[in-house]
Amino acid sequence: MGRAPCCAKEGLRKGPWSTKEDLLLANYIKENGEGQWRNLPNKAGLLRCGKSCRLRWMNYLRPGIKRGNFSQDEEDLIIRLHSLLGNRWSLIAGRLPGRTDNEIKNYWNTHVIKKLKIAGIQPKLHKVHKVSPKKDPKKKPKTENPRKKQDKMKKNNKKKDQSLDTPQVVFVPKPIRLSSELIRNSSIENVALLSNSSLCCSNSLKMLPQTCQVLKKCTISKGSDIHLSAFLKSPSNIASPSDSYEEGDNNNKKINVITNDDENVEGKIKEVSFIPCASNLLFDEVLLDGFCDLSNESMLEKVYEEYLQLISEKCYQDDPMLM
DNA sequence: AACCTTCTCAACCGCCCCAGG
DNA sequence: GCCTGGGGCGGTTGAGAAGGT
Repeated sequence: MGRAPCCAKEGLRKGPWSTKEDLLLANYIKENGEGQWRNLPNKAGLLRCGKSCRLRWMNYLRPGIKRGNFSQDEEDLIIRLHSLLGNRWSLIAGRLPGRTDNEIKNYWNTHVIKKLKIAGIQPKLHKVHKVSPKKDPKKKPKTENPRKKQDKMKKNNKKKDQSLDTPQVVFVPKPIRLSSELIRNSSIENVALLSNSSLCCSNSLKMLPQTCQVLKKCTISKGSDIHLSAFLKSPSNIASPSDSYEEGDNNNKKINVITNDDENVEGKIKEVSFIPCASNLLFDEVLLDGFCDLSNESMLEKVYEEYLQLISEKCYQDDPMLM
């Protein structure tokens, strides 16, 4: 036998909540506080499962819930955090005041994934957590006590992590924050390399145009999520990269860009050869919209640093392969 | 106006983690 | 060490809305 359901399901209402139910729930929690979800429906006079009550409260009724469209900053942060944390929606939600994990998950699945697909980025790469194989709901659970199974798993956790039997090898992009100093001291080649495969870095590159001191020639390897315009766009006079785009062979395309003059342009790009990738669109949107200076966004910066530290401590220290 | 398709998102479901007995 | 209950999480679903024909 599996676990007993969290509550007796007979006679319980399902589906959308009525305003009356919302009111009952909100009033009850206002008076008695959160918790004890299992007993809550009875006490509050609701014909709902405790879990359902909890969900309704957490995702909808709780004070401070922000509703409506996500701002650009929020989307930005979601993308960056997702590239670090994968589908850990609750963790991501924890960094977005007023947003719920459910909302973020929905937003990701409906909006962001679409963008990623258009940009030619495989969203699967962003998965961080281990995904258990989908179970056929029609199949009965194995006779083995799930708890025992769970305990076994706990015991074998260390082994499992290293085992080839682990169902899904997870790719975690190494989080790299491109400081303006790093950029100043980097060639584009390095920047491209560092940014490869990690969406979160695209946002860091917003700083590039303002601190741009690039080499005259560089190579961006295939698959790197770099749009050339990200480098070439500058606050002032610079030739449009698309204007001077030249078709090369299938693997290499060349672009020659001459800056109009030196005024307000710290670096010049004379020639750039690169292997184009399909993932330009998102970067266009992210990068060409204003080139905001992230150094002013202390909050985002702080959050990001925090996660870098977290990730480096938890994920990478034991796994040199991910370094 | 009617029908069909696609999209959105609230809600559900099953699984997992953890604390406590 | 085992078991249980409470709570939390992420994947998925499906009703309603929106858009297209």
